[in-house]
Amino acid sequence: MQQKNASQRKPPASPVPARKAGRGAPPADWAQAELRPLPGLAYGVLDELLGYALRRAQNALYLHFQRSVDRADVSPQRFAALVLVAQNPGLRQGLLAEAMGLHRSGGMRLVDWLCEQGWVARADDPQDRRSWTVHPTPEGLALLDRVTAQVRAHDSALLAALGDEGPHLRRLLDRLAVAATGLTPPSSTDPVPAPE
Amino acid sequence: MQQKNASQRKPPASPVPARKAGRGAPPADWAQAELRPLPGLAYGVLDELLGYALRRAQNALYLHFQRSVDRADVSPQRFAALVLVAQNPGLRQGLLAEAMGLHRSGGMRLVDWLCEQGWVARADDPQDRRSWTVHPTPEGLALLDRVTAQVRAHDSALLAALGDEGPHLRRLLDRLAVAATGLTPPSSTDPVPAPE
DNA sequence: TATTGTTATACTCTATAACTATA
DNA sequence: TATAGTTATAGAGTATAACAATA
Repeated sequence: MQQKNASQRKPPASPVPARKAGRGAPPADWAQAELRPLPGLAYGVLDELLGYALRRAQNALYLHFQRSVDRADVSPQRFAALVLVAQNPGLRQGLLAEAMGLHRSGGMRLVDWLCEQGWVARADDPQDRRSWTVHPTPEGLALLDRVTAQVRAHDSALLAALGDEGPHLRRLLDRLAVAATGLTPPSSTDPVPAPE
Repeated sequence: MQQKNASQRKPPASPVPARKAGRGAPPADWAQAELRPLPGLAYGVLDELLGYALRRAQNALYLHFQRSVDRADVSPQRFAALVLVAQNPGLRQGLLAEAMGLHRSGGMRLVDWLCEQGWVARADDPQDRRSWTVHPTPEGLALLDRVTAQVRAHDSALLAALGDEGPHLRRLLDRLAVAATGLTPPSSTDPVPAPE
């Protein structure tokens, strides 16, 4: 069995300069995870599946979001968290995590990060001394205003590209989410092994 | 500034049993990253954004996919890779990576994993001795048949839940992906700092 | 006893950089 | 010099497990 270059390799002598992975200037090597259908390839079932179309769309939308927001470290998730805090000042940290589909520990890191940015602050929960409540700061609200404008522009540009069918799309997506959440997994060809 | 439990903590004496994070049985602590809208919360802009609806739908679909396929380690991505190899036997490893929006190195790990499962095999590229070509094995094709049936069932159950508007959705998603990929980032309220 | 937040840890995914062989 | 694959490593994201304080 022939192996390409696994003949002999040297350990990387120097312990690697540890370049910051920041978004300063793309190293020209790698062109942004595009996931667009390649012309010469056959995609088989993938072209029929709702799930794959959804994945493509989400990928493209994510990249577009990144390009639209001028703070590279504000991901869609962080943006959503900030919106939720601003809209529901004083919500418990755990509730925020739940709303975002995160484990408690992940929610904590998220709130930690927002606190470090100075965009939210924790305060005691008068009703439960175990809990924190989370509040937006003026800086956080200011930033949210700015980013929201950028996100809105991003979103409505896409909506415009869809013409008059655009509004349908959001409702269809909502219905799809409800269906996928509520539906029992379809018993496909072979029945599940056993209740175990 | 009061801090909840950060008074004094003990280092975890025992170096943690290192339990395998496998999917054997859910520990009953954590209920599957649901991301469904919570009743008491205000979602603000999020409810208007196409991007957030897309995220919700994708999250729900991902969970539904997991429940529908009886091999827990076959993710949507791995499934897609297997389809591409089966549909395009002999494609270069790097082309596969590109099609999946991955860096070369990531593509290699993906192919490594598929090889370990015995589902694909690498062979020399007669036209370029630097390259591998990737081919499906009989076992891979058999597995793909089975999983494809499950995925199709999963997908068409969702499609059915959307009624006659279902077919529209896939086309809208495709158009959305094209729009998001091709569109220049909208110049929002404040002009970008500078060409730098 | 159950729950909230916390912490340390580990796992997954994927990018980066350096390297080899080949073009 | 540029490209394909490989490797080691680093980083982001998030889950697990154990713990303290509180309910």
